[in-house]
Amino acid sequence: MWVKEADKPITRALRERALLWHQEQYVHDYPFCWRASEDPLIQYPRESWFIRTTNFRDAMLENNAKIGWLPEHIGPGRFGNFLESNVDWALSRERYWGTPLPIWVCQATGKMEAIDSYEELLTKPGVAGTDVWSKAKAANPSLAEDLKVHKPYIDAVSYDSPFAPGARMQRVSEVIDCWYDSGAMPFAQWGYPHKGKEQFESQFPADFISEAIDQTRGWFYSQLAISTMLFGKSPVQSDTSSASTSAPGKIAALANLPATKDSEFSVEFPHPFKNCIVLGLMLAEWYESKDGKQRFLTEEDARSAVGSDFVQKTGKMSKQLRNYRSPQEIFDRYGADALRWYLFANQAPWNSILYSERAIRDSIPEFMLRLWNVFSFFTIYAEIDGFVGPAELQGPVDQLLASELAKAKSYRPIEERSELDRWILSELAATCRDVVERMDRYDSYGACQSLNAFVDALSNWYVRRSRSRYWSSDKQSTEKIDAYWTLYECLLVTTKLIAPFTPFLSEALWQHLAIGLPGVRASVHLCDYPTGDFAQTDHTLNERMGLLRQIASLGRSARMESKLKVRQPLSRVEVTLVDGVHAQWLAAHDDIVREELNVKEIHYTSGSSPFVTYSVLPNLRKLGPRVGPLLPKLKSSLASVSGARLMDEMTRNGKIVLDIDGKTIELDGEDIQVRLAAKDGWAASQGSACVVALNTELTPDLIRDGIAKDAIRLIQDLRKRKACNYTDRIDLVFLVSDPQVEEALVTNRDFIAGETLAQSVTVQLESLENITNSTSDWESVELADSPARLSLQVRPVQ
RNA sequence: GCGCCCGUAGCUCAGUUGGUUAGAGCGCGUCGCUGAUAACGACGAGGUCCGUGGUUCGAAUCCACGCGGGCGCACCA
Repeated sequence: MWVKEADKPITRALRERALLWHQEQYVHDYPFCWRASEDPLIQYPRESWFIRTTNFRDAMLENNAKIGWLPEHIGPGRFGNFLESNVDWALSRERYWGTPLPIWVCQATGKMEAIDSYEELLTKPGVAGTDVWSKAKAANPSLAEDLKVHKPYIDAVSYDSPFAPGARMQRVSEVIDCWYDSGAMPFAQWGYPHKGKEQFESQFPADFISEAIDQTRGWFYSQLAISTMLFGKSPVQSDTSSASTSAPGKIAALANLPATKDSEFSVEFPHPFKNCIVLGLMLAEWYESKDGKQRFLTEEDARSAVGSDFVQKTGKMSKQLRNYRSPQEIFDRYGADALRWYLFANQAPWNSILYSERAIRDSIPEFMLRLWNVFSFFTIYAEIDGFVGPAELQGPVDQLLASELAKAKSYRPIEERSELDRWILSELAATCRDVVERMDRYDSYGACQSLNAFVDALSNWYVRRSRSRYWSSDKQSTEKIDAYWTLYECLLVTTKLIAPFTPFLSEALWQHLAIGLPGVRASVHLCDYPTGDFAQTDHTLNERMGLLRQIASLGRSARMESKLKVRQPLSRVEVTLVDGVHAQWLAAHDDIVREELNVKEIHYTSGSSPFVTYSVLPNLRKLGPRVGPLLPKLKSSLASVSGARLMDEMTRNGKIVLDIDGKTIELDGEDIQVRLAAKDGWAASQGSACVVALNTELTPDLIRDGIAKDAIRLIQDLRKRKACNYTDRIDLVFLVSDPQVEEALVTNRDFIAGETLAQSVTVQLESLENITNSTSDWESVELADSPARLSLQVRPVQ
């Protein structure tokens, strides 16, 4: 009778014998066959071979304590707990495929022998049965030689028993748990100890391994267990050491051999890996109709099939449900790098991560596409200007280090280049150091954040602020050549930096930037990893440029709030700094901010200013330990006095004296923090380091300049729509009805022509009717809210 | 049942030894830029940091309990 059908007869029998005390249904988890999921499994005891790992528990714990686990809690936590409650390793499997257990049993006495190798087996007296293999091999010569130690051939090999005359030794039927094979990887990969001794000893233990958390009891344990048993300290002596040849229970003392038996090689803990990065599990994201009957991989598919009648689901990936997109499709559609970057750059690796098509796709623009855009900007203008970079060099190159590039004739030392160039190279060097440092700590997530911040700085500040240099007409100007060399070097080093993260993008960039040069390394993956030794990190410059970026950002925010578009020039910006230490430098570099914010003038102050209010706050981190419970009162006491007065007191006396509950408390400069806030009524924005206030008054001059800028934008837009080449020269004719517009265009004629590569700019004043009713195919545009017409003719190339 | 981990914006996630106004990307909204352009930028809305209690001058962060989820608990790789 099938076991599952026995429940009823058993119950009945118990009841008949009056032994049934209580009967109920109890819902619980139950194992089912992982292949035929309808088949319930039953468990019952079988005889089995074990390794007495419990003898090594303390050694394994000691070894474990030396391993660098990421995240740290795995070591003492999940893995440590597992080791503490270690039970003997059930080694044997009753299967066909697997490494045969090398134990031969005497058919008469049941005594056993472990055989070291196939060679040893062949030396045994009266060995027989090897012909099964040789016949099979003769019949099928393509059989791999290794198979001779496997089933069924090995099972045919027997020999004379040393325990009983006339008896034969026959192999046991079991194979070894394949986790044993996995755990033997550090040794078996070199064939150690039979061969590969040198390779093994030079590479053992591994710096790090990585797998997901489900391997705690798998690969992580099997490696640690086997390695500790081989190279660990001597085990606790087992009280059953004589059990090695007793058949009942089959508790073989495979592990009772002295730990260093055949090995003169010994190592300190930890081994066989020094660090282990434990990854989270990958979860699926899919969409289901509300009745649960239909499944979709994208929101779009779900919507087009069932309207809004669906729900988003996340959970385990399942082959049966097929609730994930095939990796091959992801590779084909978005590239393997998109998936890699998504996995690296989106969270700490030990968290579980959603394998989400949408999330993978969305991770592309911020980093990879932005970097590619910078590269494409570089190539467009380098080609126009004929910048060849390292192709200038005479003779072969190697991996294009700064020291090699420096030999090019037009390459100038970094110190001689502009501040912006020195800044981005300083940021690049800092990024190299940061990435290396983070990778040394196995912090790939932090490394990616660092890379992302650099590419952002490169794209949204360096290239943006350098554009005029690339566009200038003097192809050989030092500034322009410097700009190309700087950007080239940034791209080159970034290419090397991203190689481990996005290897295909990296290689594609390398092929464009470097390949073709004589002697150059054929792949970026053959280059050394950048350490940032080509430049100093200038922390002061980085800080100052950061401040400049913040001022620009606050200025844009203030414009936004006052609804003043950046194209409308303004006369003046007031910047009030919390700390005046960089004021002079900022003032000397205000051309960048003037252009960025489109203002004529910038004024920096760090003292009192009509645009801001000050507040003085306690430095909690410093004062907390000192004043403790008085802190709340100190806080409100500071808040009740005007910030300006407190600051005066601080400048006059170098300290602020407060009376709290009859106690006198002195605060020095370190004990307080000054905060600025923009006063109401100004077009101003506040940040952590400064307040930026705009003068919003528009003079006729400013309005005219604004109109000219509008006109330039319209022309550039038209150039693009007419598919002009970047270098095409054009002729322009404006028909306008508003005299103010006419004046603005005429006054700024040279400016407009220069910005748009126009050879001529003609402006005609017409009646409004003529403009509105004109049947010409000229472009209809609007300038200063008044209709106008624009004609753009491309000049033939001469 | 036992153990470990997680719970922060609509979504996916950061958040250093407890410290002042909790951040990013995406999505959404508004606007800008326009010689990188089927690209890019800025700004904004949106948060009882799962809950309750505790420690502390101060808790997203530390402790306890609870709730929800994930994983493991030895022959499934």
